[in-house]
Amino acid sequence: MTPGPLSDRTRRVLACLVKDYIDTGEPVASAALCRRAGLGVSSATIRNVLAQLEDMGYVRQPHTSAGRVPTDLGYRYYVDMLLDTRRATRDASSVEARLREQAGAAPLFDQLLSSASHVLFEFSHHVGFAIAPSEQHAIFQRIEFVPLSGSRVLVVTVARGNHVSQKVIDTGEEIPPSALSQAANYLNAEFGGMPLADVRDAVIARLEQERTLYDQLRAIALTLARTTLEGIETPTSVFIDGTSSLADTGEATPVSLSTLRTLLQMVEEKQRLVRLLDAYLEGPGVAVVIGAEHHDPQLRGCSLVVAAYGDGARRGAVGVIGPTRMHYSRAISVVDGAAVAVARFLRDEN
Amino acid sequence: MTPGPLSDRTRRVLACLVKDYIDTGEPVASAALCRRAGLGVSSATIRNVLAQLEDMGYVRQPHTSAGRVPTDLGYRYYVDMLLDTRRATRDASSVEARLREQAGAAPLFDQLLSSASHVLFEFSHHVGFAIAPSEQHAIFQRIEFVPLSGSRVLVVTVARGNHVSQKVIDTGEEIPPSALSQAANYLNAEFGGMPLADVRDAVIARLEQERTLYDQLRAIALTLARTTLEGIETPTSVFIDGTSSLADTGEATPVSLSTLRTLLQMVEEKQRLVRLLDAYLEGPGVAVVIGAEHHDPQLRGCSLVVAAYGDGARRGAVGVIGPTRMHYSRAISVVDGAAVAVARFLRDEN
DNA sequence: GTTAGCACTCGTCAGGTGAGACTGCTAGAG
DNA sequence: CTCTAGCAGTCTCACCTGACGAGTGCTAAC
Repeated sequence: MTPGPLSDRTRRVLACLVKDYIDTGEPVASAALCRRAGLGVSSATIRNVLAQLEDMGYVRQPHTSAGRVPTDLGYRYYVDMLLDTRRATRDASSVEARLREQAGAAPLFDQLLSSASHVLFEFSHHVGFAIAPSEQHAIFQRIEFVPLSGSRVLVVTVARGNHVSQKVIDTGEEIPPSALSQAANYLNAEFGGMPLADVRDAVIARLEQERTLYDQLRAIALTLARTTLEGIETPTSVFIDGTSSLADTGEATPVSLSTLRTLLQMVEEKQRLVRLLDAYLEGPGVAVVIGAEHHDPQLRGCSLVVAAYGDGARRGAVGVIGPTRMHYSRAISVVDGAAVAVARFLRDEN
Repeated sequence: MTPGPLSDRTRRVLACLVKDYIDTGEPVASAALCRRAGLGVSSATIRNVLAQLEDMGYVRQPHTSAGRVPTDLGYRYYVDMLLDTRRATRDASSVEARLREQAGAAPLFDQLLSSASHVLFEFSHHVGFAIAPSEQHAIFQRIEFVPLSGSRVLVVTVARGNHVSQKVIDTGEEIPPSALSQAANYLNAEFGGMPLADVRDAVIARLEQERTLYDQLRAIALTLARTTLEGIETPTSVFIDGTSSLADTGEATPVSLSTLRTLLQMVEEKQRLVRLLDAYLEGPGVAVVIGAEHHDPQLRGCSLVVAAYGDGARRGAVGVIGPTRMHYSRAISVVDGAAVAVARFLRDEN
């Protein structure tokens, strides 16, 4: 019962079992392992080993006379082993090349992330996703006001990394284009280079401070800025691609229908995915969350492979969602590659 | 065998059968029709009628001793009947109210369509979609250039109806902000109010005409405009929501797994949906395409309910995709309502 | 033209059976 | 003490079977 250290032979049997099961999708029999694992023992010995592994919770039997199937814990062991030995084989180049091709030379931030989710799907054949960093920490670069009809104004905000967002606001009274562009100039000069949240706070502070604004122009500029930045805690944007892979009829149903529904709902209500992932974005490198390790009971049969990109407060994430029985080694290297590529893109564009 | 005119009784039997089948999803027996249809005849008579209907291709039997199920032709008859009698009951108000709530007071065009697809999903419980008009015919309202780092420029184009699109272009050399804003002013004054495609042609014509542009500013403005408008035939934007409804496990699988996959792929490759719909957007009002009437063999079990909005060349579409066995009357009135609501929005915003 | 009655067809479901796949266990060999 | 061969036991799966019920088509009578 003790999950203590495994003997070398036991480890090899487990690894071979997981690999086999990932490839075939069928419970693995002792005889098959005997053939494949290449240690010179008979199937009877393997059976003893398997009985131990089952006691320790690494594998289980779907029914009495079936082969063994890895449990979440078994996958976990396998994945940790992979993550240890992977460093040398990090291969971001092909992922990065495809991403550049897909996103174009100078993509908007949204385009970059959307391309990333697509490339993740292409390379892994699972659902790919990309999550933007929270807008609050984005570095304010420029604001621009475009007059629309009547008293409506289109506000375009540019943050570092080609991160463009836009919004229509109603100013109540018509403001002449020249005033708008002067207001923009003022704001750009004053606040350029600050984090958006700080800009918002500074704007509010100034409006409070100078109750009666003698300068008409600054009054307009600050009021516009406040209205614009009000909605800055808006949900983080999320890009998802490859949901069709969930309905792949290739082999024994990869995910259950109810899981599929949950995932499709997640595509619609993307914040749910953000909440789910929030906990796993701490460390550096790739994190793998297997089956019931996350806490959404609806998504029991699913694993997440996720990596953060960017630094400090400007962190986002890319990753892949698939059935617990997925090609982890491939998924890990693809996700890792994508995270590196996105980070590099952002550094280049600064 | 002749699909000639149906007697009144026959029609009522057919209508009742279709309605019943849509409600229950089970083959409808003669006895059930006898009870429901309310014409004072026995089940034996109904059986005779059903045999005729089967000869004419309106219904079929899944197997010898089962009730009858409508064929595509049967649905068609039913829907045409609905479309005839519907006019009086057009009820756009609740759909429109929900759309305003969802989209906010001054939505960007994209937000409007995205909300429309969502509302369609909410009201119909099927996949909702909204297709933008081709950008080529949009009326050019304003252009704005926002300097980014280095020689990169963000171009924001606003077309009538809060239709904003943006693009990063690389100008090759750094252009001072003041020149950029003057270039924008020039273009706005010169081309405001023209269809985008015409603007593009005019810009190209001028560049050809005046080979050596003496005026530095105009040269910059026109070159930037050309680069911006180059990509104007880009794919039409499409918004889709409610794919999770496809995996609804409520009753006997609403659509087959392979159909589901095809639909999910369509969500990813949206132009496919545009091509599919292209043929059905001619007339006014709501069009219903049932099962194998469209020509995608993958989507045999699906029906489309679609309505165009907008006028002339500025036509887009909204609609719903669901299994052949869908609540047509509801779907039709919802789609109709959404089309009216979107059109009204655009007229208000002009 | 309509209806009652009846024979007939067909899908479904429960129950039973045999083959096949693996295992766990035990006894014996190294 | 570790490993192995052999065998009995267990479970799934595919297949068949027969009873049942639903619903029809047909026919003869109204």
